Amino acid sequence: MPELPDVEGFRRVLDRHGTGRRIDCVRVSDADVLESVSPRELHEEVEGRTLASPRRHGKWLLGPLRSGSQHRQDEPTLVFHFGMTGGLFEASPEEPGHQHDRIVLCVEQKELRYRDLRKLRGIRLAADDDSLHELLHHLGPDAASISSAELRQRLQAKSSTVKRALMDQTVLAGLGNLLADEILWRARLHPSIPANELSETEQKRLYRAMRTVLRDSMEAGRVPDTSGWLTACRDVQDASCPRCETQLKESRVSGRKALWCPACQPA
DNA sequence: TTGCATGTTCCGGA
DNA sequence: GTCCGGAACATGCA
Repeated sequence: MPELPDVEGFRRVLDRHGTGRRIDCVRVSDADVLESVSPRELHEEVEGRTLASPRRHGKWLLGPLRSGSQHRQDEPTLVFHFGMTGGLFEASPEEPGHQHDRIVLCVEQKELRYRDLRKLRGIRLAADDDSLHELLHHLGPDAASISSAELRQRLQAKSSTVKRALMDQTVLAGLGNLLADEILWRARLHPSIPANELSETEQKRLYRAMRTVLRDSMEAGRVPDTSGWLTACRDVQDASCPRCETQLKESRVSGRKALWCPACQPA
């Protein structure tokens, strides 16, 4: 599930139910999802602190913690990544937990539940602003705020397929397999075109498609699978193109499943 | 039972 | 040394 729009949805959950509130306790039911932090450190560093406004970069969600009202550079930040199956959900303490709730933050009459089925990624704690920067500095600009010129310059530097380049978090952060297919379909570009062989016109089309897809999916808090979206065709057998009704093709591009329209997106 | 899944990272090879 | 594609990771489902 989680690509940029989904993580944006989780950011809103954290903001609505966490910002300005004190974390009374942290429940760790599966320490496997903790990366380079022990349950004990998590208790010591997080409990009693207050959540400041959460931020998002690509698919990473950041929850800065404060002990006073001032921002200090030596305060920790909770760092969430959701892998392929994670999520952050709000619940009241009486609501029964879910089997895959791994970490729960108790905040003033509410619970924020980090749920993850496959445990491919997890939660970290950056000790201060420097280590937060260290953790994220390999990421490219956020896909929702990159400029057209910067995207062009970054794609020019890649000879891999355009699909892989779009999903490469060091090129730009936030796009995953579903969004990449959706954007390429809207831009009428074949997923296997080498990124550095796109013409200027094609790059502009790609950028516009990305803006539209991100705007609409961030609003929904997920990649919509409603009519008119390629995503809706993903699990349909012999699905046809929502635009021209040609039967869609499915293959593997750079190791990942790719769905595209042979008429709209010629090789 | 086998293969596949929306994520990232590591390894071998070009 | 650099860059790319593919495998590996953990787990549940069709």
